[in-house]
Amino acid sequence: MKSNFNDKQIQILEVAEVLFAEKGFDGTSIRNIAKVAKINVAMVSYYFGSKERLLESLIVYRTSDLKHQLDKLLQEDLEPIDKINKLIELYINRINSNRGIYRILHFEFTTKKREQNLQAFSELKKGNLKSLETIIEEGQKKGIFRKDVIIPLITPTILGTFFHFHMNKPFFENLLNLKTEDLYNNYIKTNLTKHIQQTIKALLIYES
Amino acid sequence: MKSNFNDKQIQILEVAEVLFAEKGFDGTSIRNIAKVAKINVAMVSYYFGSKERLLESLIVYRTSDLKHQLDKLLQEDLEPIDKINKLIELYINRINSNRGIYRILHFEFTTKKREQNLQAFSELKKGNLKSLETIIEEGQKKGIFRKDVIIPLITPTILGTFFHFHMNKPFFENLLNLKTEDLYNNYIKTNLTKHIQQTIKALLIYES
DNA sequence: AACAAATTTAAACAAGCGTTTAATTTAAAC
DNA sequence: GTTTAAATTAAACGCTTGTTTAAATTTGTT
Repeated sequence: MKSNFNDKQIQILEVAEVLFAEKGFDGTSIRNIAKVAKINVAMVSYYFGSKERLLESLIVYRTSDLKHQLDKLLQEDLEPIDKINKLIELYINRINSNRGIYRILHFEFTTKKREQNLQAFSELKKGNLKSLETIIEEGQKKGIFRKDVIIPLITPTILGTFFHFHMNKPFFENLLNLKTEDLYNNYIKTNLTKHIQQTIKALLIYES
Repeated sequence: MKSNFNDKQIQILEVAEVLFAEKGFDGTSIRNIAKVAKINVAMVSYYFGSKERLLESLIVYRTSDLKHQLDKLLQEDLEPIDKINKLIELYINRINSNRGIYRILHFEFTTKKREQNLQAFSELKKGNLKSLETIIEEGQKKGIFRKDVIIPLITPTILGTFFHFHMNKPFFENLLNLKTEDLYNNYIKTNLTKHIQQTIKALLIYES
């Protein structure tokens, strides 16, 4: 997939991503970005028009191919529960290796200030939900999954668990003795992912 | 419980809570707070010292009695699963009726900027985890709960699900046709709470 | 009523903000 | 090699920021 941004823009976007994620949109100044990216302050306005439009560009830049990955997964020849597990893995993996942008999305697009820019993001979420629905309904038809689950609330459980864990990173680093970044990442890739898969599986299959 | 803040301070704190939650800490100015609270800009410095210390005071003001509520729950004479359900209900209820401060905690205390102020908040979280552990271990001893769950990851699932739902409020309002604030709140109190309880119960009891 | 302390005010402070301007350098086109 | 366009720069713009100051007002105490 070809990007619509040139090298300089990408350079700016990637610095902005790091800083927005670290200190928030309002907590980051254009001069701040310029200094780290080693460019002139005017370049942001020159290339993106404004700070606000820089944020919009950043989101487009980072979220454009998730849908494609999900579609591919849907067409694989797997049992529903394995698809669910793969979907969870895909989500966690993807978000974990793009922590910056997802933290930004999580933060900035839930404040009242930025409700209008929500359109494209909302479409993305609707598409993701549709994919999940397809998988679960398949499992329900096969009689594997129970039918009294509220499907739209499953995404919050998957993503929310990850986010809440990650948002409290210092707390869990301390609690679980994850002293290095590698240990932390590995815990996510193994234990946290497994916990989420275990949770969703139990929810979908357990008969009370 | 007697508060350490006088009327004027409380007036400022409650305005700050609303604005911080709406627009973030960095997105809210002292003049902004002063205008809404109908006080002079200097009063914030006068009563709290600085904007940063205003935030700290706000957290103390709002989180001081959660521990007490949890302790009370622990001592009730209930089956472990009922305690878990009540704990979930307590969490959701409490956070939902103090959305402001929890959104602020969620936002502001996960950025690198404010890692140092984390102490008191971290203690609160550790206490909460301890309470949850006590309940679950009780259920495990009784042979009701399975033993291969990762207890510290259960809180992220409970709170993360709620937060992710709430952070995407506009999306779910639209998706689930929750046109009024009442409908939205009612959905949380019934469906979302039930979903979380169902999820945790399945996780704790289901044998694969 | 008189004094002292606490509260509230308007004004000022320096610093930082996002953005624009106009001049200069670099690159591309012919 | 000259011309035209794009990219980059330093400086300035007007505005907002958090905080301090010093004077004015209110409140409490004797």
